[in-house]
Amino acid sequence: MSDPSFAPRPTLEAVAARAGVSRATASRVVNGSEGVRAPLVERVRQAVDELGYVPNQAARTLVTRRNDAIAVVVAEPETRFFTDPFFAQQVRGISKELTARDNQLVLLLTEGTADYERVGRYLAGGHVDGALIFSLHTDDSLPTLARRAGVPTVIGGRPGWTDSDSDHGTLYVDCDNRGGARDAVRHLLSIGRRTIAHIAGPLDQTASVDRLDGFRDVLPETDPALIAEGDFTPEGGASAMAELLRRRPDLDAVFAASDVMASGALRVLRTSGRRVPEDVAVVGFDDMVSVAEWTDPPLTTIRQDIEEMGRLMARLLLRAVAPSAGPQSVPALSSIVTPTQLVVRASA
Amino acid sequence: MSDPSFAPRPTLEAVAARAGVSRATASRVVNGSEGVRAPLVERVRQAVDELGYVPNQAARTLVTRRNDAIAVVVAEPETRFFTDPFFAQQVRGISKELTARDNQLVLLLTEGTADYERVGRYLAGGHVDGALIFSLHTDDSLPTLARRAGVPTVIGGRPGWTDSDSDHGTLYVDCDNRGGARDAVRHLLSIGRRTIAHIAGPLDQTASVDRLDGFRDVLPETDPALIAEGDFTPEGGASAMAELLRRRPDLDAVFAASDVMASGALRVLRTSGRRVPEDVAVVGFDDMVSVAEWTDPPLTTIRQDIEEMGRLMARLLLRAVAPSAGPQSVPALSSIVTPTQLVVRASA
DNA sequence: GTCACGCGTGAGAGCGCTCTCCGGGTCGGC
DNA sequence: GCCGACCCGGAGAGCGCTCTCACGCGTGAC
Repeated sequence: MSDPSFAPRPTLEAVAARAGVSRATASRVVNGSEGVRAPLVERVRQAVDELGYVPNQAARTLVTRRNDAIAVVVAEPETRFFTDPFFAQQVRGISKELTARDNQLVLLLTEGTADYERVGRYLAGGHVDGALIFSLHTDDSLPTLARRAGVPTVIGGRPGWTDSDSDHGTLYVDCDNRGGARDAVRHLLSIGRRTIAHIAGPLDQTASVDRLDGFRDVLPETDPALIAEGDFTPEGGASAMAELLRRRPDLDAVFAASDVMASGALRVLRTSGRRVPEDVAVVGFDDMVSVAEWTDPPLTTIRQDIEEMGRLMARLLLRAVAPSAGPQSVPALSSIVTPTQLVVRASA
Repeated sequence: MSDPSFAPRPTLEAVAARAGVSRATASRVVNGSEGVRAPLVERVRQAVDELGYVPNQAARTLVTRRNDAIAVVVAEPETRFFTDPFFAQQVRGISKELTARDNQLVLLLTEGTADYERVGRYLAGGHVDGALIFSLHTDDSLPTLARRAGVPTVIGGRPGWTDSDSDHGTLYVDCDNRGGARDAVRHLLSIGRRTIAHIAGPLDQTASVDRLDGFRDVLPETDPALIAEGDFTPEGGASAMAELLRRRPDLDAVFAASDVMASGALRVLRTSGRRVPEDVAVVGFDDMVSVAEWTDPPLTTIRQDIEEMGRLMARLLLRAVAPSAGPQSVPALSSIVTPTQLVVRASA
């Protein structure tokens, strides 16, 4: 393969020579630091353009110890996770934010805990300045692993450990699952429903627990028979719905902990001859466009701004990574909980 | 934040000192090269373990000019793209393959062509050894850009340019869209359908064109009124279906160029009072689990092994990147077209 | 016993960049 | 008009690693 780009990439040295300045000055211009007189700046700029100079990141990292790269670690105990548009949207937000700050996104996918060791080594290896972690389960060791690697970390979703542990310095970004769930249930009450069931997500995930807690906040005395656990899949939602109908055929509303599960529930309701929303009102959670708007009928749901959450995660991490600007005045970064919003469509 | 990991990471020098050998020998052991006597190997290994030594990738890259990192570039003119599980699955395959070969995955998302310049700079900057490109549209400039940057590239999906250009050395991996489409239509014929319509994807994408070509291979004389263009969304499939029913209410089968569009078509068929498959048989394309299996009725479709395609892309690229092992005997890498498979469910 | 050969190891030169010093120039103050 | 302060720009020392090259020792052949 006769490589047309055989011309070795120009170095700072070459730029400096062409501009008639020293390497140091060229470096100053390239990095935009103050204290170089305008005419020189101009000459260096021109040399950079003419030569098509691009700084060698490896050399730079070697001396600055900064990578301008962030790892996004995805725990994927279940295959489903990465296929989930939820995650995709969040990554999009992260990517936008990182790009805006000239950081790269290194994606680390794990396939079961066997990969954790590899990820740990990678993080400890100082290849990245920080890590954004997505781990679904409360008992996941990934966050611990990152902390041990000494890498600043932000977690997507509230981690499972109790608040007293939070001064580990591990931050997270999550939406207000509990408040959203309360809104969903209150909406059902407001349209006159009285026998409200809940299809929960897997209860080893904090999001599921929080949504269930929100449900119970409003309906503390609910018959346990009105609560069934799904697994965030359509089929899980379907079988949970079937189970609920068996236990309480008189129910007149369902709050599902995700749109995807709600879509499964809708199918079962239709099959069982119930009309939605006339006989049974349904509220979902997530407002996943590809799901909520295209169910039949379109789903009333709780919206969370997933992309924004991603952006916030990145922003928070970059701030944690940044060399503490103020002299000792670390403004004590804290975790973020974003608001949710009720979106009323036809199903409730 | 009193950083507990204040201990500076050990260097090769430290390992060498502890093992009582030279830096060179330590390096040889770490990189697994031959010609170091067993006892020394053992001593170095132990020193590595005790010190928790992890090689500094930046320093290594600086001298070897290899990054052990691959960029995955996603052109995202439409928001839909990244949300598409199709892409997610492919990335999973890529990730697995890269991980297996100790390469990192750097994700580059572009938001409109404005970002192309940035991506070009990045690729030209030698931060990665190669690039995997996903660009939907035939006229997309991303592949050209990568070629100009002098970075080995593999494209996901057949690129739009004609075959005579292909000796640019730009490789691609695609599934046999045309053959799959032929299978779909032949299946419809085999179950006795005679008036077969096609919902095509956007015809500025090669996948759509190829599937349409496959359709025409089997039914060269089809009434143009039996072909409508969708946009790979459920709503696009729905309106195409509505249009087809208006033009040819007598149709008895539809081959949709994607499962997602087929799902939209199913809804319209139901609304219009047609039974599936009794009145109208429907075949999709992709076999996207979350869609095809959960439509009502479940969709007969053409399966493509998306994850495998991702894996193949990565493998092909790594081979292209590898220092040509054989003496001049470059085995002329070539693009790959993977087979498809008919999956019969209830809809046809 | 001597010489040639070869394998295994060490010394050292960078890879391209940043950043700390310093030196030299310029300007203001008295 | 001279001295000191200030500021801009250059020289040079590494960052941690790989890899070439040269050297030393052990082995086998004559």
